Amino acid sequence: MKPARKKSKPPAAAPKLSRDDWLDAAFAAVVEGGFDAVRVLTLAQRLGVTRGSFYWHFADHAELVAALLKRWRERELEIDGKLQADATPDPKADLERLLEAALAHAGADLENMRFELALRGLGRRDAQVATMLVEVDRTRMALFQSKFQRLTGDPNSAGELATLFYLAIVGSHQALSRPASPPRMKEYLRGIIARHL
Amino acid sequence: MKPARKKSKPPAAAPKLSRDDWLDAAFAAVVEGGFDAVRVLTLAQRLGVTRGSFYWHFADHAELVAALLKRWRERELEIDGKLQADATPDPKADLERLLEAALAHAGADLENMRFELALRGLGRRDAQVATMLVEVDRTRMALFQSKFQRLTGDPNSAGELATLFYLAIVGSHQALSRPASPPRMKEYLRGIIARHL
DNA sequence: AAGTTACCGTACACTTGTGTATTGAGTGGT
DNA sequence: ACCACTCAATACACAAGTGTACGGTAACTT
Repeated sequence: MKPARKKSKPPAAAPKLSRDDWLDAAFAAVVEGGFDAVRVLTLAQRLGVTRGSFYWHFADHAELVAALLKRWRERELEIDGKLQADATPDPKADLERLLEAALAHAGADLENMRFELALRGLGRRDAQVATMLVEVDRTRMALFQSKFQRLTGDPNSAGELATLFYLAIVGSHQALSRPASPPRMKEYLRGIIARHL
Repeated sequence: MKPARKKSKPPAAAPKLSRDDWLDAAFAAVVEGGFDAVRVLTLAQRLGVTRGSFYWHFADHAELVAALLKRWRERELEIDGKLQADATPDPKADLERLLEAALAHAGADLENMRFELALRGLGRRDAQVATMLVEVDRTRMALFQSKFQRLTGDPNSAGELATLFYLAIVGSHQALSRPASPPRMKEYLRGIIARHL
């Protein structure tokens, strides 16, 4: 247990950074500048310390990135589990809740979205990251398919619709993330469901 | 193997790089490593010269990137114009031709796809690039909508389907580009059109 | 109180990258 | 032949970033 060791100490004499503080800073750097922006020097400046601190918590730069990826993956699996668990009796409302969650563009979700986009960018240069993303995409699409299947009954059609909708959501993150024009997507998808299903 | 230069009369002793050669090298660097991989030193090594050559053709690194972006935009407008021009009498075949072109994942199209993905990554850090991409996406979606409208008649429904399909294609570039599993997308989209339209 | 540990600063060596200035070698025109 | 022009090599100054060695200090432990 750690008593008042947090940042909330007004005198701010000795913050005493932790490993997670560095990971949070690295996460923020990725969000706003991609993985090429996560540099030990920059993070140290932002945290108000020198790099001497970093090399106590981490062996090197690679270990930081690896830990960041690992933390993201664990959180991702947890979220997927939660989304799979809560199922409302109404299949339609169930699907809409899923789409709602996947389309969230505000607050902390926006950071997660931008992190994931940066991660996909890294996946184009790193084979391990690429396979990790393929895995994540596959489980998510399977989740989408199960929801669609409750609605349509047909597994084939559900699979097609699941990939179509999931990829559209990924694409919306790509194309509509910058200038704050994403909220119509929700109505679009809902309208298509109402009209074509 | 180094003849066939622009003025290839000399007997293959002096390549004499041109501005476009540097742009081609920069393009290749972007394709395989993103915009952060386009460095004067690396390009020079790949071209077999020193940086002294570069600074004759370009004022600085920024001018190279700007020229690369400009060249991409011009080619992009040209392609859009061509796609808008050729319209077959059959609306359905017309739409399928468009999807076919947008989904091309092989050969030079793969390079263009990866370049565009890198460009979207840059757009998250550069406001000018972001607005350029918004513009491109808008015109493409308008093209999609016009094709869908020939099929459905209803402009609203066509708009929804156009955004859905276009974003799905963008998403497919993102999620399915790495491990060579994209060919099913074509059948998916076609099946959905056949089943739901 | 003494010792250990956790955390951070400092200083150094090394690498990679940009930009500039100068020089030099081919090529073509006259 | 001479000169100008084009393209590229060389050398220099500078900045940013990584990693390592070592030293210092506050805090916890015994």
